[in-house]
Amino acid sequence: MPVTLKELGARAHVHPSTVSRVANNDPSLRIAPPTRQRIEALLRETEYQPNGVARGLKLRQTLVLAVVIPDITNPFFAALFRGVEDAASPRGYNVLLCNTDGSPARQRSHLQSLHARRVDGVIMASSFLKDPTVRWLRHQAIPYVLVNRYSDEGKPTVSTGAMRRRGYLAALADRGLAADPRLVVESGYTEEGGARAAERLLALPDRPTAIFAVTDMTAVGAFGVARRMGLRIPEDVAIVGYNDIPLATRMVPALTTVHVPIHDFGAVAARLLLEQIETGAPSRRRVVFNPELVVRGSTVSGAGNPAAPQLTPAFATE
Amino acid sequence: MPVTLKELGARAHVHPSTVSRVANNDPSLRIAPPTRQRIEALLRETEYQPNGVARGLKLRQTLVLAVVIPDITNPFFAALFRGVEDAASPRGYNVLLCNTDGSPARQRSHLQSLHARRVDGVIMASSFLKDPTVRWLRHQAIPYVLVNRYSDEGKPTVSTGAMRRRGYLAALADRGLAADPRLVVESGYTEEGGARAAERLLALPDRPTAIFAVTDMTAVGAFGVARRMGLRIPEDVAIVGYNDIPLATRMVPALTTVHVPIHDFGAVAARLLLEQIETGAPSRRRVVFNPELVVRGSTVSGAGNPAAPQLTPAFATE
DNA sequence: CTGAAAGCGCTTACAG
DNA sequence: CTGAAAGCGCTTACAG
Repeated sequence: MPVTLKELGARAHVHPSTVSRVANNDPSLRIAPPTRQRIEALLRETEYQPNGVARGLKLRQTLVLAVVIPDITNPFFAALFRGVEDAASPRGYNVLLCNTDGSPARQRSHLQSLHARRVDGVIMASSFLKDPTVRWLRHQAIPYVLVNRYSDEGKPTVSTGAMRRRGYLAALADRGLAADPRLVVESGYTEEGGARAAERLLALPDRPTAIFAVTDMTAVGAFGVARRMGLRIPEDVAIVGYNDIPLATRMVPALTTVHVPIHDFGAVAARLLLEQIETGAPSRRRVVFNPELVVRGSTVSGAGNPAAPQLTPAFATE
Repeated sequence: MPVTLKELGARAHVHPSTVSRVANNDPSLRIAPPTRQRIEALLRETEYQPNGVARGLKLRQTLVLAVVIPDITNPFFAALFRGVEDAASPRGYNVLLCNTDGSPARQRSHLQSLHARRVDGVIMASSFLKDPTVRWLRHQAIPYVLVNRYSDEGKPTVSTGAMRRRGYLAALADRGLAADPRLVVESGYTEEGGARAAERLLALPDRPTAIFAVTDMTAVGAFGVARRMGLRIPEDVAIVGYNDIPLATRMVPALTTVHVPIHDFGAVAARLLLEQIETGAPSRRRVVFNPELVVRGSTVSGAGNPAAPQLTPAFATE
């Protein structure tokens, strides 16, 4: 049983509130120096730590943040989480991790539970288009930040997959190439999804010679299929991913991909969230990082293994 | 501001405690059916959720667990965490994640903070030999479970690295081979550490033809060094890892390694912890999984890519 | 100035 | 039987 203020007050022959004031260094407290010293010694001796639950109830502040993601087993989200923790932990926050596996039901139930616990804020990297839970967060006035995608109600909604598809189509148009709808296949964001999609693409009568996968994990799935079919990468089929997860440079050949500073995604998200929490005002602030293409062996035979570029964030306020 | 019992009591013209009893389905509560219905309707209508912080203070139970690991970015710990969450979440617990990067200072400060928050229990996968924080956990009577290593005070202490070294030496002895101390190099458990250790080993005048790395991540580091030196795997140097992380099968050649059911490590640890929490008694229970060697291309040229075996746990009580 | 009281939101033993 | 009270451990506005 950890020691309480009441107990400490009794031992020091002062009122518990006085102990609290000494522990919290209340500047308005005037107290005889010997008494203060006696209390301080007691605090040190007992290694007094205020009960965070009681403190949370009184102060309406738990110093707990939550990160909601599809799956921590995906290296992208692991790096993202580290970014969040590295930014939040020095400021006294602990971070809850919730995996949804992309299930709206699990996401919903996690969010309910986080709300019941009165977490100070939520970072969501699992929101989908027109996500009702995002509306719910706003309605409950729970501070939140969306990472790596966004969800908007009024305007036409956009998210990562849709934007990357648009980029692909724009690039084709730039070169004056026609878009062939059979060449665009839904994959989801997992290795398995990437494998299924690649199977369909590589079975087409007029086999494509290059695949742009929506994420690196999707590209990993495509890699496996190409290899099992005996296709050489990049000679028979070139593959490009997105995110530049650590695995990208360890593949053989190394994966050409679009570098994004994943750790910074998390750290910046945490900072935006803490800003909201501290000011008490929700922000419509948006941070966009300029992505950068990193060319490696999966598209150019004999290409080296270039390291990731350093990117600087571009802040935007809606 | 979420609705409170006091407010609900006022609206239903009953005492707040009566609302609490209805919400918690208190069997000892006798109440006029129409009143009960009125209260139940109100509960549904307002989507009442008891304030978890207040509940935690009263009940001395936060329904929060913590997982303390070196680094979630290491796939081993990501899989372990999923095991914990998958076992704990259906029972109403949320899980805090703390990364220590192997720093005793960070571990200590995380643990202090977890204690202040009154988490119900801690799962530690970052403890080292004779770890003072383990003694501290016991002293504070905080329920805990150590994963993938253990730390013991009375008896000679043992942990993963030391045990694997012993296994290596025992295997040499079995074959009547002499142990050469220059062939045993400290690497730590990271890719970088593995790379440094492999550099030393592969620079020896009488270059070893096989490396047993203490973990898969260490093996990944050795892989990179061997490749940069132009050595063929397994022809010039064979490499074996430990853990069978997902990355193992994606390497080229695939990594020969020792399979352990990482997800189950986490799930079983969570169950042991919940058992302690519910019974209120610390347990000295120990669960050992039998590891199994999975031979892949990094040791046998042309070996297939065999899947992981199914393992069953062996329970042991000290 | 400083000690005692109120109150955060809950649960449950207890008096009427 | 059921309503009102106590108390979990804290912080801070307020009376003396």
